[in-house]
Amino acid sequence: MAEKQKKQVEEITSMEDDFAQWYTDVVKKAELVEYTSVKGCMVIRPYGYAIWENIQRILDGMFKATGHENVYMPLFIPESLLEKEKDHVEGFAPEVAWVTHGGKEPLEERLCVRPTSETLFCEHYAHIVQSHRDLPKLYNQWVSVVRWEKTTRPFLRTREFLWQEGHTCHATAEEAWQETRQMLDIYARFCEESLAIPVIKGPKTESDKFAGAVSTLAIEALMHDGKALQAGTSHYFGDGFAKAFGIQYSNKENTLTYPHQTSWGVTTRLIGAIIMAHGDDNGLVLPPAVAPIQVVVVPIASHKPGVLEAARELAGRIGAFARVKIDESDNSPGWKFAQYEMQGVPLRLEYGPRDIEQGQCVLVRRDNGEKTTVPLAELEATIPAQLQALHDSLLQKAKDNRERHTYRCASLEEIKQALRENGDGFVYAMWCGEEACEDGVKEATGVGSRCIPFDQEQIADTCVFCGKPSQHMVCWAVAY
RNA sequence: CGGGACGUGGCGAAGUUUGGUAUCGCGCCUGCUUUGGGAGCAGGAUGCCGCUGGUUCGAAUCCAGUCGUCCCGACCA
Repeated sequence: MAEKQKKQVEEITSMEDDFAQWYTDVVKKAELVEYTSVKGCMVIRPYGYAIWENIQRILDGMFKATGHENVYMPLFIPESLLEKEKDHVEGFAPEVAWVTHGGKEPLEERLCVRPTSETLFCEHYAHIVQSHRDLPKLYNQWVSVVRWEKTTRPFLRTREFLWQEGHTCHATAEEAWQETRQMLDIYARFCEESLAIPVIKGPKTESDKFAGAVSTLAIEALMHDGKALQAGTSHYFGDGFAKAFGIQYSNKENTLTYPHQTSWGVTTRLIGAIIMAHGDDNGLVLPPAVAPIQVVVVPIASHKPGVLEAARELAGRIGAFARVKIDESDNSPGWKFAQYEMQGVPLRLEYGPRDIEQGQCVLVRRDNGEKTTVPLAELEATIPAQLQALHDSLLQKAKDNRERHTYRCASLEEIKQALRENGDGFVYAMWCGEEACEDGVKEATGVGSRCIPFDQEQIADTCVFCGKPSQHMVCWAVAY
């Protein structure tokens, strides 16, 4: 958690008192979300949606830069199509929503509202892939999907959620595997560079894989309350889906061959990650790269002649290089300060008669409350530098917090003790590879396997549960 | 889906035990005064008491059902 800062917003429950309530307060008070009359379906309000638009814009650029194209697949999947891949349908069946009627007429075959679109992409690839010259296919779509979750929470688990799903089709296993790794790296880079959230990369264990995948890679982030949040996944399918859906191409030797596939996705859950990774008792703290407003200008004594005009001119100048808003409402300055802090705006500029006279403005940073006086001549240099400094500081704080809450343990006792003494966090401990031991650790300590980090450490030589020789170091945690 | 708590103007609550005129604070509107950390005064508006049904002369209050929210489990991006 961030160093103690005076709590200035009274309407938000403090994190320490009740983290879950704090989260709910923030999403409501920062005007990200409004509930609707359908459970698990939320209105994403303009301020919240603008964060998503920024996430989309940056990620979409990264996808395009690596050769991907956007497409659109239908919302509905016929039951027979969904059932073609056995593991896949078993994984998703419990949470699909069904369309059974068109008007008053029952449908001949019921249609599922997509929970994910592997089946549709596969059907499509079966139609358009004939030759090795047709490969690879590097497709992505930005859509919403529906999963009929039992418990729901804004951004973290909703019944309908926005995401992007990439689906690619490659001639060789090697190439598909490279793609799987590449997209995971893009997600990890995006989290660090744009969201200031450090992540752990690695494969999921067998029991935790995506339904129908050969291998599932994930990025895991640590939240302020010590719980882990899966921030993105990238799956390697091998040729399993191709076989189930009859996708074949003629290779250079003119033999019919099954292609190898991948899929990968991130969701509006990332907004939940931002809230829980950077927020504090005064509300949201947004990383500048995705903040809808990077700089808010608050005119002081704006009724006095010339102040508003000067403030507008200031905002206009800043608009050339940052997303800026000037608040001309007649709310008091104090009200505005609290409001934009709650909404996590990275930088605030106070600008009043005193400043105008002295050719300066007062700049306040959201993350640490630091106030500095900036000569107007230095604005163009100072603001981008401060935005960058704020980003770096958020990332560093998140890394420090993760390090403080990462426990390297050689026994179940050590795990229990670490969690008891330091609270929830990432536990690094060895594992033999047996599912029984994975379950055993969860049963005994409460933490489940999150992933098998690519960056392995040799904590011990034996499985933390059964004592047999260990295969891997696993990252364990209580998860969202 | 199991266990618990809760739905009363936009928000937060009191009233529910023991049925009898719908209450308070904040916010909202109008005007004036204010403006460097959630401004002050005056006047004003806003309620199918979540929804459906039942009991009753009469229901926010009692009963049943249902929808939603939050917490704890199981499931999950």
